[in-house]
Amino acid sequence: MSASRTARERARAELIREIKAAARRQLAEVGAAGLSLRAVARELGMVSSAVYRYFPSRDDLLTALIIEAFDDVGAAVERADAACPREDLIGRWLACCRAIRDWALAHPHEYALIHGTPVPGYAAPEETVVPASRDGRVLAGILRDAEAAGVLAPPAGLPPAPASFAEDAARLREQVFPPVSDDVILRALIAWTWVYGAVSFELFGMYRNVITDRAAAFEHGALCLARMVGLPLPDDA
Amino acid sequence: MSASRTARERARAELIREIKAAARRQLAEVGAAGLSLRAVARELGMVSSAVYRYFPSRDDLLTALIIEAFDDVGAAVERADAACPREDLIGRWLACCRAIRDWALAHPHEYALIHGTPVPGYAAPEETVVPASRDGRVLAGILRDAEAAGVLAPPAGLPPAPASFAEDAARLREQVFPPVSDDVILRALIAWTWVYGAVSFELFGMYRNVITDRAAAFEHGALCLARMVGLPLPDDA
DNA sequence: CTATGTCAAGAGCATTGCTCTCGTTTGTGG
DNA sequence: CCACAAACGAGAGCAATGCTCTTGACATAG
Repeated sequence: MSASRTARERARAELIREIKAAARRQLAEVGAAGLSLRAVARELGMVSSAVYRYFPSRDDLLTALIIEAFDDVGAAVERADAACPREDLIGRWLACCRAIRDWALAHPHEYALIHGTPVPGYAAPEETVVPASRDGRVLAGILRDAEAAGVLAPPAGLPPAPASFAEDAARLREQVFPPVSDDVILRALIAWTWVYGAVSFELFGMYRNVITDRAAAFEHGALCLARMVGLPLPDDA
Repeated sequence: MSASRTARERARAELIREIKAAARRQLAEVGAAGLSLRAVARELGMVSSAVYRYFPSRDDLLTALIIEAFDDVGAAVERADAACPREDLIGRWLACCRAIRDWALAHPHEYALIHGTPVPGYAAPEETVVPASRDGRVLAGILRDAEAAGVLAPPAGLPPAPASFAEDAARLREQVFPPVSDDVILRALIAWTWVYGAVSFELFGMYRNVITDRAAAFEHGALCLARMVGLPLPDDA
């Protein structure tokens, strides 16, 4: 019942796609703050008020783009993971991290849209929450395989996860994470946080005059954090 | 020659201060994207064109606010560090991390201004680079004291810093860091990156439905990263 | 005292997001 | 088959915005 209803519905779906495509093009050029509904309408040869039939406000258009962006980076991570041999856990981890960074460098404005300042005053709506977790699921999948292979060896010498994290850990374990300890789950979140922190720092210019070879430094950090989570390093010290 | 020149200059400096103050108030309310030069002018009882005598463009006002914000968080970190006993290295580290997070939670819009999307298309100008490093200097100071006390013990089992980082490390060692290994410097940068990544994730809503007790999780992460850098943990495992 | 440069004020331009009202087109139920 | 309602594109219009330009008042320097 969803495919090809009336001609009107098909036209509508098509137009929504075109509007989003034009908006993405413009987003890539001028950034989120400069995205103009009127300009999008102009590019499509329609009048501005017509666009409002499809997106009730500029923020709704932005939200659609946010969801697409989350989905896009999620897909990139999934592809990167799938391209690795399943048993090369650290290779998969690095590939995923690299995929995030590469995607961000290739789509800086879209990255800024999803990990920079939430636009004007608004809070990211609920519907962005699911696509936002695609990358996390992939990362958790690597941990799952590591656990299944019995090679998950989180280093000692670190403090235990706070007791207040137990409930979160239980829920996450049920949803995405393998049956590993609270410590590992929290460390995985810490590593996930770092990846995006590093990408944001690089993209927003915080590494200027600090780190030159950012790709190598990123790789190094990703490796260190993977070790902290418990993934086995390749071979060398 | 800088203090109290002509009445005109004094009036000018005073007005610049007032404009910035009004802009900060407005920034705290409506965020960077909603900051309006005209509204600032209204609040001050002047006409919009008059403000342009003091800030040639809206972005220049924003830049001034960015510098102030960097300075503000830098000062907060310095205060937090100074309030700790010098020999309590891990306590100082945690206090600094906490200061960053607390400042960000108290000034979300200003934090978003300096660590979120750089406004429209523009790249943060050079003059923001010095104030942006105040917090880093404090963190590096802790490492310096740890090194001097001979308690800096970076854990083994992690990969060495990439060779391409050597030049950066040398420069940083000269500028802010104590004479420690490239590995420690890079790990410190990784930890520094994480702190802001975690604050950004928390502030921008990425921990929704993921981490509940964010303060405790942040503390835990800061501790783990401190350990990775080489700071000695209090006592327990 | 005069001349120069600074200043606030106002009008004005182009642009934006968004609303409202028109006819027109399209799909559907009688 | 046809009439009615919903969806639609177009256009005008409103309240804002950033920014420019001109005008006239003022203070300061010579």
